[in-house]
Amino acid sequence: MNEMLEQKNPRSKYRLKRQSLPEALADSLRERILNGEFKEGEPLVQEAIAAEYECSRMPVREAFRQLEAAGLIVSKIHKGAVVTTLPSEQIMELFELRAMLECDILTYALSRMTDHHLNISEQILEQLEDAYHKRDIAKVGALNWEFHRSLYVPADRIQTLALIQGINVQTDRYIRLQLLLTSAFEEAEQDHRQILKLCRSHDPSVIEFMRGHIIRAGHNLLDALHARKVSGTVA
Amino acid sequence: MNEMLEQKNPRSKYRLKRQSLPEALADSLRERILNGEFKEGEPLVQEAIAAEYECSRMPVREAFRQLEAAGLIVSKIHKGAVVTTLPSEQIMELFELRAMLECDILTYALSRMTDHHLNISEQILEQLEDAYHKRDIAKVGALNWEFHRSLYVPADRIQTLALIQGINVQTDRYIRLQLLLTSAFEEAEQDHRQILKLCRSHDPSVIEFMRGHIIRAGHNLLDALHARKVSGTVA
DNA sequence: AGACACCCAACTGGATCCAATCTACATAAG
DNA sequence: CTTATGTAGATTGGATCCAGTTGGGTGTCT
Repeated sequence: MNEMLEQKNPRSKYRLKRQSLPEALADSLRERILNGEFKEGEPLVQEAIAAEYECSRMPVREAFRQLEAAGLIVSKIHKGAVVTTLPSEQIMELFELRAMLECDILTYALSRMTDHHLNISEQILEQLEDAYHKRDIAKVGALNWEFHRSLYVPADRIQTLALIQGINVQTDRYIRLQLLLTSAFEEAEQDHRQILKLCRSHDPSVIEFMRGHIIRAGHNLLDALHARKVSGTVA
Repeated sequence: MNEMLEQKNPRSKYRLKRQSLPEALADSLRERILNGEFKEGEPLVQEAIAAEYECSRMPVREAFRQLEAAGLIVSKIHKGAVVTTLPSEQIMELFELRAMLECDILTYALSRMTDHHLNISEQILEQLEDAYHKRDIAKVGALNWEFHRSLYVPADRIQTLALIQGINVQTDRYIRLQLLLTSAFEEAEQDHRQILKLCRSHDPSVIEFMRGHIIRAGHNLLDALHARKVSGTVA
């Protein structure tokens, strides 16, 4: 559920990250799946991964358990692990869940946002725009979530945030895919600026704007996926 | 995220459950944590668990990863795993999340419920009442979730259901604890009958009733926990 | 007596080894 | 020619073994 919360408490500076090999592996593999290096349905072979990272199969196996719990892979006994494939209805369902949960947490956050919070968000947004113009897909995916997250932190709703993060990991895969396929993210960029502006004035209308932002992103994505499917069966 | 969805598709009869040792271990350990056999903050020693189940430490370690992902334990490197402790605000947050998500999915489910679905729910409810009168805490916990789940299945919202299940696993711990401490579950029993009745007539007012049911459960639980704390520091 | 260094027991992390199972290909029978 | 069967290689599941870390206890020095 709420794994991958490294850096959960940046309250204390000077915090070293001491993670075990399985955790580090899970992080790396998750990133690679999100980036599309491992495609939907592709099998993940323990030995191959172990060889790549120059370790034994055991930490790989533990990492697989984490990824499976995060919903990124499914593994069948004695048959190995494959990258999860989601039907489009379930992808849309994920976006609808995000819309509901993120609007809820944003409601809590809105009244508690300080200038400090907002400045951090603005900073992330600038990095996001920069990454987008440089077409650095992986960075855009990561920073997109970072921006959303930064808006929700003031709510101080730890469980909700963990849940949302889990869903975002899954949608990230498709968002990054969409970035490769379309230019619909232009629209999202403008949305982000508008969201930040509304947050600055603590305008409650940002809630519904956020809902539209997420739902539209879902629809755009499904359109792109559908277009790819009919335009040719090429992978 | 959406782990533990065994039996997801009973479409084909004669389906044997073939789970690996780590999965079986995770199921068993989860149940023991939920039942309070392992208390909050209690350390789980790999070797001890392995000895209990007469297996090596390796499957135990993989099971731990699953439980950690489900939020039931936290493990620090070289220091082992302990059962998660949640502050009361986060417990309430979990109930609020349940209220939001379960009301949402119930909205989808309500119009799609057939007599068949409702009869199954009624059957489960009877078993639940039976277990409650026999004071079989573990069974009450499990069947309580089964009843809720049975109401949501018609919605055909797989991701939402998986998310809700994950949260319910966590709240189950405290619900079972509450069953030991108070008799507030009487109230919940009547709620369940009322919910089923409203579902039978496809009355949309069941949505808000469900919200109240869950939120009240959360408040009752927190009261019970608080009462225990002030009445004495006894474990 | 208190503080510091060192050592040892307990435990976790990771590697290697062996067993169980699946897949694919080859072979044989209908 | 198609279908069933058997066998070999590949791959996963689980056990055992070794190394590294942690925390507590003891002994010594101040």
